[in-house]
Order: sequence, then C-alpha cells, then structure tokens
Amino acid sequence: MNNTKPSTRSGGKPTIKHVAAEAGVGVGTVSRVLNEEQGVSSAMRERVLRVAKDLGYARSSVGRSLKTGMTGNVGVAIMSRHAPVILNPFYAVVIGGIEEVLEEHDRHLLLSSLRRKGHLLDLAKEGRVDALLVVGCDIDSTDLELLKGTGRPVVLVDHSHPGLPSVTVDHVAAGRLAAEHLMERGCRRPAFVSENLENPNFRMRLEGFKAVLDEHGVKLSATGIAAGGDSWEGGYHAMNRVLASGVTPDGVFAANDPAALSAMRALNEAGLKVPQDVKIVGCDDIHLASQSQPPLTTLAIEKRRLGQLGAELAIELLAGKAVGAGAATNGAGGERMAGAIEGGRAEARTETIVLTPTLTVRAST
Amino acid sequence: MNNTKPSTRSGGKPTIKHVAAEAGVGVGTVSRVLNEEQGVSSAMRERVLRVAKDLGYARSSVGRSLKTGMTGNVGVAIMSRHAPVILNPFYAVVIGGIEEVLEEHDRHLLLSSLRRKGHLLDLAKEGRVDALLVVGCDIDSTDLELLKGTGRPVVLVDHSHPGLPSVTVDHVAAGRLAAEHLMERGCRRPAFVSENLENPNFRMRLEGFKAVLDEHGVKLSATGIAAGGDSWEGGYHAMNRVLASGVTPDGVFAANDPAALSAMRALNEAGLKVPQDVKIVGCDDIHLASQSQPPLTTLAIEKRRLGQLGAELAIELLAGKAVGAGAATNGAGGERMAGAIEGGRAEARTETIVLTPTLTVRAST
DNA sequence: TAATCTGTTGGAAACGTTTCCAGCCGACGC
DNA sequence: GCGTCGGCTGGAAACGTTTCCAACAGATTA
Repeated sequence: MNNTKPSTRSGGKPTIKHVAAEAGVGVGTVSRVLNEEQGVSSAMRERVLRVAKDLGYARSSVGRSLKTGMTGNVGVAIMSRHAPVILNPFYAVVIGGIEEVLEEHDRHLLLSSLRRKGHLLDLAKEGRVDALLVVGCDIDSTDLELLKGTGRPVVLVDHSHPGLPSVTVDHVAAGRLAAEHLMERGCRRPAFVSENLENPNFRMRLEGFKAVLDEHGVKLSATGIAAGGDSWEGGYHAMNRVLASGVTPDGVFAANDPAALSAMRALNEAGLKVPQDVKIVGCDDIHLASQSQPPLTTLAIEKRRLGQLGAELAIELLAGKAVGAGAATNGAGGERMAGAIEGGRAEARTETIVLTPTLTVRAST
Repeated sequence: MNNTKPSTRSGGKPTIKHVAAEAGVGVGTVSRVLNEEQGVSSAMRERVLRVAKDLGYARSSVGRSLKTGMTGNVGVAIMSRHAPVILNPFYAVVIGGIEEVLEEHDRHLLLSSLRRKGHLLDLAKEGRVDALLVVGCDIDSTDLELLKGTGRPVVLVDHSHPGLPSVTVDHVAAGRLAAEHLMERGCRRPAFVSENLENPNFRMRLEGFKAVLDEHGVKLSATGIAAGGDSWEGGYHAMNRVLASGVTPDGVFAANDPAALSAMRALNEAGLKVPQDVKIVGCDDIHLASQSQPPLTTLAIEKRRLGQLGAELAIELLAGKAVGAGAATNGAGGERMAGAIEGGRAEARTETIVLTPTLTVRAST
C-alpha cells in the first residue's frame, strides 16, 4: 500500500479515507455507498457499510457542507421586541409546527435570537443556514430587503412583505368576525383592548372590527380603545383604562387571548360579570382560552398549521432552487396565490398562503 | 499576476481568495485581519477590511468549521415523550435562559427534536454541534451513555446521570417544603396529584412530600395519590380521582403548576373552596401561577437560571477542552460540586450545580 | 481476434478556511 | 559594512467531503 494511507484508527475520528483504506477501496466508492447512489455492486456496498460500522464512522456534516454548499440547517427567527420570545404562547405553537416539518425532511432548526441587529443577516451570509423562516411582524422592512440579497429562500410567517413568500393570517377577517359575533349578541357599546396598538397584526384586527361596527352604525369611541403594555398584564391595564373612562362597554374584543384573559380579570375585579354584563372575544385560541372561567370565545387560528406551511414552503423553495425552476406546489390547504415574478430567477418567485380564522364560541359571550 | 487569481467578482459569493487578490495580498494576511490577530500592520488591516466590505465579503462558517473543528453551534434537546416540547411552560423559560447565554458567547442554538431515536447522537457524531445540552429527564440512560462517547461536552439540565455534568433542581426539597407548609397551615388529610407518576422529578417531589408527612405522623393514603395523564387536564382528572375516593383532602400538593391549576378547577367544580376548604400548593412557579384565581402558592424554581447555568457550563467545558485542562469556575451561584474524575481527560470532568426551590406563598393556601 | 460497450471502481480536484513555515525588509548592534 | 533580529507578509498544506473523469473488467458484437 502507499504511504498516504491513513493508519487504521490513528486516534482521531475515522474519516471517509480511513473507511476507504480499511475496506481497500477508493474514497469515491465509499462516498457513493454512503449516499445510496446507484452503480455500486451490492457486494461492495455491503463491505463498505460493514467497515464503516466497525470503525464507528459518521459522516462529517461540515466536510459535506463545504462541498455541497448546503448545511441542512434552516434558521428560524422569531421577532419580539419584548424579551423571551419562546414564551409567547402563540408563536411557541407555530415553532412546534415548523420543527415537525423540518424533522420530517431531515433538516435542523437553528433558532435565531433577534436581540442583536444583523444577527439574522449574518446567519444567511455566513452560510450557516440554507433558508430562513422569519416569524412575526416585529422586524424592519429594511432588514427584510437585505435578506432578499442573500440568495437564500426567505419565508415570512404571520407577516408579509413585497417580493417575499409568506404564510399569513387574515387578521382583518378576525376583527370582522369578532364584531359580527358581538353584534349578533346584541352588544352596542363595544371596546377594543390590546397590549399595544403598533403591532401591524393587532391593527388589522382592529381595522376589521371597526369596519363591521361601522356597517352596523355602531360607534367605537376613542376611550373604548386602549393599550396596556406588552406583558401578560397588558389586557388587564387596558381594560381598567377603558372602565375608567366612565362608559362601561357591553362587548369587548381583545387583540389576542392573553389580553382577553387578563381583561376578564379586570372585569371581575370591577364587579362585572362575564358574559352577563360584558361579553368578551379573544383572538388566537391559545390553549388556555378553553381553560379559563368562563371559557373564552375567540378566533381560532391554526397556529401549528401556520408553522407547518411555512416550513413546507421553505423546503419547496430549497428544492426548486436546487433543481432549477420552482417546483409545482399542491396539496396544502389555505388560499394560495402563486405569483412568479418574471425574469426567470427561481428565488424571486413569490407565493402567499393566507389562513382564515374561525370563530369559536364559548361561554364568555 | 498569475492565472490562479480568482477573477474579481466572478459571479458567486466572494471568498477569502477574492479579497486577497483584490487587495493584492496573501490569503493568510486576510485571514489574520478577519480574525483580529496581532501582527498585522494597521495600514494593511485597513486596506483588507476596506476591500472586504467593498466586495460584500462574509466569512463562510463552513470553511472555517472544517479547519477549526468547531461549528459554533450548541445543540439543545428537550425531552418530552408528549409532543410539542416547546409548549411546556417550564422548559420554555429554561430554553430562554440558554439562548440568552449562547448569544452572549456568539454561539448558535440548534434545536433538536427528540422524536426520532438517535437523532441526538447523530447531531454530535456528525459534528453539527460543538456541545450538547440535554434538558429534562425524559431520556434513556443508555442514550446518555452513548453521548459520552462522542468526545463532545454534554450537559444535563434538570436531570442527572453518573459521569455527566449537570444543573439540577432539588426536587426532594420541593416536596419537603410543600409538606411543611401544608402542615403549618394545619392540613391533616394530604393528597398528591400529578400528570404521571413515572417522571423521576415528580417522583422525587412526592418522595420529599411523603418524608415530611411521615415525620409529622400524617399518612398519605394510596387513594390520595393520583395521576391524570400527560396534558393540561392531567391535574383535573387526577383531582377528580382523589375526590371520587370518598375522602376529601384538606391539603393538596401538585407535581407541577399546570397540574395544580387544573386541579383547582376540579375542586371548584366539586363545590370546594380554595383555600378555605382545601389548600393547594403547586411546583415550578410558572407565570400563570400568579394569575390564577386565587393565585397559586408554589415552589419557585429559577427556570431561566437553570438554562443560563447549563449553557455557561457547556461553554466553560468547551473552552476548557480547547485550552487543555478544565478551567476553574466561579461566580455562579447555586451549590456547586466539582468532581474531576482522575485520569487527566478533561472531558471526563464532572460538575453538578443544584438549585433549590423557594416557597412562594400566595392565596391558594 | 479485435472493437465496442456497460457496469464498476479509483482517485484527483475542488469547496473556503486556518495555520504554519519560510522569506523579506528595515533597523539595530558590532 | 556585516550579521542578526524582529515585525510583517505570502502561500502551501490540511481539514473531510463530493464529483467528475479516466480506467478497468467482462460481456457482447463485428
């Protein structure tokens, strides 16, 4: 044998060369066996696999990545100005859905904290991830523009931006449904409570809410709209602010379930009975919504689905990119609008999936 | 110039060679500048940085990893037999703490789902992560043994195993504190409700609880111990099971807060008042515990800290391993027992940090 | 028998970085 | 003036893989 042959088990981890040497074959052959390519005799295949197992060989993902340009990692960034992102009961479920799909496709989830500016961009530029999932709307448009330039698929989840594929929720419809339900229940003094009024998704919910009230000739006064801060107590404070205005509402729409639940606490403390005195509708249908006293009427959003669809979209784009043209997509539900921007660049292809919330009536109304 | 010089901006991403060529210097110099090593004249440094920025150059993490053997990624595995891991309000906070520390140290978090067996081991063997954080006790000992063989630091969080460094909670103390508190409150008919009775941490809580009851000569009957299934409704069902036995307890200890909260629901439905008729103590102090009606007395565990310490320990081990001997550790709180296993192998060094829960009294007792 | 083809196999090159060693240049001491 | 030394710099080698091309053996055909 020649002198370049790596001595069997020289101490460090075995590499493909060790396996090749030990099995008395070339590295190409070993690689082919490991990748389950065709054109390898079964005797050879068996022999190589045998040696690989005996040596305790494991493919180095790094060496492979260097050559293929793909890491198998997908970055997931959750935006939330306000500290511990994972705590958000809505996005936690979304991530669950993402993770599920990524695992199915043998991909790994790299969680990106977004506290540090530019962190996300670096992730893509340094080639640490193959694609990026940006969840939530707490990100600057300028940052999103920069991400476009990385040449890697970027999918927005619960947010949208021109030129980027996304999976979103029809928040306006949520607001509309809430208003219609409260109107049906005979409410005529509506109020809207939220953690903040800047979040674009919350604004859309409010917008839809208002629109339907208008249609019914019902006015939502300025004092009937309140924000109480970004925390679990936000809805509580907002509700108290509304109550302090003097006019007691008879129907409340909260921008999300946590706000609704803590608003209910405020109502209780004020001696108001839900649903007798005040009816309240939340949004998101987090698990807790069905556990409260009384259980909360809310607009159910398929959170897990949101994540799944986002991840699937990213994986499709990845595949399409590798193959060449964008792959035809199908099977997934939701409304789907494919808008391939002309110019031939597969990455420029833009696709939007919109999920619609469903009214889930419980005892709070 | 020679023909191997990469043409400036040939289309693909610029590499270190492009930068070197464009700046008219060697690749070694560029590398030194990018790594902020000493021994580069400031004129040169400036020139290289300038060119790098002009070219929009970003270091390839893969190329770097191949050479250094380090990826900058730390794997985090949360064990939970029962589906969406992230949903666990306890571990979600732990992950938050981990993420925080990893980011501080410029490391990335690779989330490992543990649905697929062997997934975790592969992560380490393929060199996808530099170190591994295993959170929770829902993992086989045999799997942990295998992880030891990877040569990479493995830190257990909220679990322990011989020969592996860990950050744990004194669950027995939690049980003891709960019992002592209920005894002080005059309870004499104790009960224990849980999602399951297999979880080792829950068992330790029960063990401590029992021990103190024994010391007080109070008996915990077999019908006073119940498990209701692994879900948010687990405590609810468990509580009902206890009530169905005929003996109404006057003091309940729940294995965790979710169980306590849903047990409270069962008590309400049975017409029992908390805390007048029955006092109840939870464990973990998740956020919701302070929001319930009445707010829940519980054993506070520093969840975020748990994650932080785990991550810090992993990073120390990583550094120690790189340098040679284990680095001296300090500063962190908690009880710390360093037990360096003789034999010189730095990785064999074992360290255990134990956090103690604190009784947090609220209106439920 | 020679030529061609098919199914396998071996191995060099390339991916982008770090690291080490050698070389260069100016300064300094004698 | 010569030798030495220190500070910088250039570039080859190596990291572990995939991929491509050449080579080979055996079978088939002319």
